[in-house]
Amino acid sequence: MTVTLADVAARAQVSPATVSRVLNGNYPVAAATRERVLRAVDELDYVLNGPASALAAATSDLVGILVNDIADPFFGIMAGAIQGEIGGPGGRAGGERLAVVCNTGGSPERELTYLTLLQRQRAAAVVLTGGAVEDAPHAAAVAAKLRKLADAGTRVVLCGRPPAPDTDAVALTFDNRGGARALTAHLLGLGHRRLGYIAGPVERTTTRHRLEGHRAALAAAGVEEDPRWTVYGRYDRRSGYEATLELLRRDPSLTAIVAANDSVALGACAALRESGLRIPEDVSVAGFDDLPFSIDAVPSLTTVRLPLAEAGARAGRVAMGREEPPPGGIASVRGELMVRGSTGVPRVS
Amino acid sequence: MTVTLADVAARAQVSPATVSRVLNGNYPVAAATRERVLRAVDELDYVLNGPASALAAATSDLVGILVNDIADPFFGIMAGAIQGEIGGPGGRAGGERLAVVCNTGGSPERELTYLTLLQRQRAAAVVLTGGAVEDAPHAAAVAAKLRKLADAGTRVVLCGRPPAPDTDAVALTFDNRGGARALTAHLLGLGHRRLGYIAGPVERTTTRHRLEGHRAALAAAGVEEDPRWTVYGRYDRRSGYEATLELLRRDPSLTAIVAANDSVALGACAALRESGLRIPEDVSVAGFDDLPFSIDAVPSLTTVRLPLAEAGARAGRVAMGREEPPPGGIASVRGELMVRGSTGVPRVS
DNA sequence: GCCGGTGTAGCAAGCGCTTTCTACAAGGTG
DNA sequence: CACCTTGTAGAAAGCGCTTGCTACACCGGC
Repeated sequence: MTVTLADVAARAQVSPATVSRVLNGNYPVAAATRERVLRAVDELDYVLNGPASALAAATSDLVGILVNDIADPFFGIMAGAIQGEIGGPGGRAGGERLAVVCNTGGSPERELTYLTLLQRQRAAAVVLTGGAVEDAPHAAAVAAKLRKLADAGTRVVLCGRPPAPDTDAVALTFDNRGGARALTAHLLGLGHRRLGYIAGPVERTTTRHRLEGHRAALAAAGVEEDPRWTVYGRYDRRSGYEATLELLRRDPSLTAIVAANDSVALGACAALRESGLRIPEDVSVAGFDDLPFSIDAVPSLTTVRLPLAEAGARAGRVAMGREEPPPGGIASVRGELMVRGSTGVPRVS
Repeated sequence: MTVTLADVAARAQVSPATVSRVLNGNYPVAAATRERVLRAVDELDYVLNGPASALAAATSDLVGILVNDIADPFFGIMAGAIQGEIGGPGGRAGGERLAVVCNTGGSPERELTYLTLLQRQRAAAVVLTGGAVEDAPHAAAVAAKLRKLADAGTRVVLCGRPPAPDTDAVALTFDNRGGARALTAHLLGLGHRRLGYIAGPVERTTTRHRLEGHRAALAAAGVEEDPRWTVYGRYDRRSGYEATLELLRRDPSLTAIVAANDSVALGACAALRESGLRIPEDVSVAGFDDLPFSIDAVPSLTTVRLPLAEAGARAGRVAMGREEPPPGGIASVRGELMVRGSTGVPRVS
């Protein structure tokens, strides 16, 4: 029924071994023979059996990419960039690799299960993107898995994620703290003193780091923070909308709202607008990430640009062993403050 | 080094066959034996060798999802929904499957290559999302591949994509034509007579269908179209921005702009605003898809809501054989007109 | 003209799992 | 009490490929 290596070998009048070697190109084969084999492959429309090949060679050409939310461009952009570098179709690399984008939905169990699935497939590499969950047992479980993967020869890279202790995984970490600090410093520089903060899910590292940066900026400016000014939520617009209404209820005198990311900021804008407040005259709004739509917000969003595509590409190259990992296996990738229309001097109260 | 089935068998004092049967659960095994095997698996921290298993069983648990642009939420939302249904971790289905999201970037060659790669992996199912490329030879090549995949036992489902002729692939098609027609009819109903249209890439089916719907509405209303009113571009905001400037240059008297999708519409809004035109007082703008950010545009975007998540979920279920394919293998999924703030009556000229 | 490279190709032993077929006990039946 | 189900487990034959080792020409050099 299906064409196998042996069929091709028979047709080309060579041994299966020779066909395999022609296909893999890692062994000298006379030009004439290769020619003949290639023709046979073509004529029979032969397609290599991936599992068989992976079994025999003890490696596969699968590369796993774990994302928290595939519907979020934040991850989509990184995943696309990674995929572009791992030599999938169109990539420069010779061997064609299949990128496997796995959507964990932010769930620790699914993250672990996907890691196991990838281990089972003997993935060539795994890239984990986005913030990690801070639960200690889970972190330990992930670290253990990563170690096992590494032992089995799978290259592990973290992209936009803090380093995993006790692991030799390469980490390209976003400087969320620094970015957040610069952002809030900008707001403080404009004269704001009462700033609401809409955080992401409590247990996410990203959430904590950004919040810490925010608070560091406040502390540096000697601004005391009211605990009512912080609300936790999810990384989506709905959350931003609801949190903003909550903040407004808690303290209507806020002059600025800093959001965990751009989507949240968009939701915040909607809530403010519906509450009859102008941006930035009445309330300034700031986001984080600088996703493509942020510049189209009205007014356009002040935010911190994260080089998602660049970081993803780099992670992809490191995962493929085409680029040296950073010294110490850890690199911090900085964001850039983008001052736009959504922030301004506070209203005089 | 690595733990194999045989190791587990030895430890549990049973034959490898029994271990395999316990793990696959498709053969009666005495409770006590199963218990013992499971314990051994746990103690040895055994992980099945995917390729070996796939080779022996002649099937794999990989499911491919082809998308045109993984960074675009349009595809992200569908991919997420599909993945949620194919029984990956967290899904209800028993057997855990690995979703493989492949980013074709809209390139026909990569589409074909990915299809081959999936064929090579003996994927359990393949879901192709988004508009197809209309180039005849390419369409034929894809159809041939899909046939071959189906022959090899891979279930093929098209989601948001027109049916593939000479193929028994199940197709859940979006009614782009109908949606576009309703949208333009809405604009005509408001009194617009000079409507610019920003189309997507020429060769995409989605582009053609939406444009046809638009023109059908114009024709039905007896409005004659000026060829200068249509500009082709890509499905991103930049394209919308540039195309709008072009349209404005060609005919400043346009009172409405219909965009190929929401991202394009956002770009159009930016261009209009920069040109000093108010939305919708001076120019109405309409999008397509109703992505999450569309409601946050200012003014919020009139658009056609496509049930991306629902369609994706259904496609996922069909791909897993958990839902009957629609009669004839083809279903048309309708969009819903969402009238919002970006469209209004035209200015009196 | 014999010998040791050098360049190619084949042989055959797995890789780790699934599954058919067979084997054996235990229990029910005439 | 012999015989046949029924339930459960093992033996072994692959699945299709890779690769270490071996084999054979053919070449040039002494």
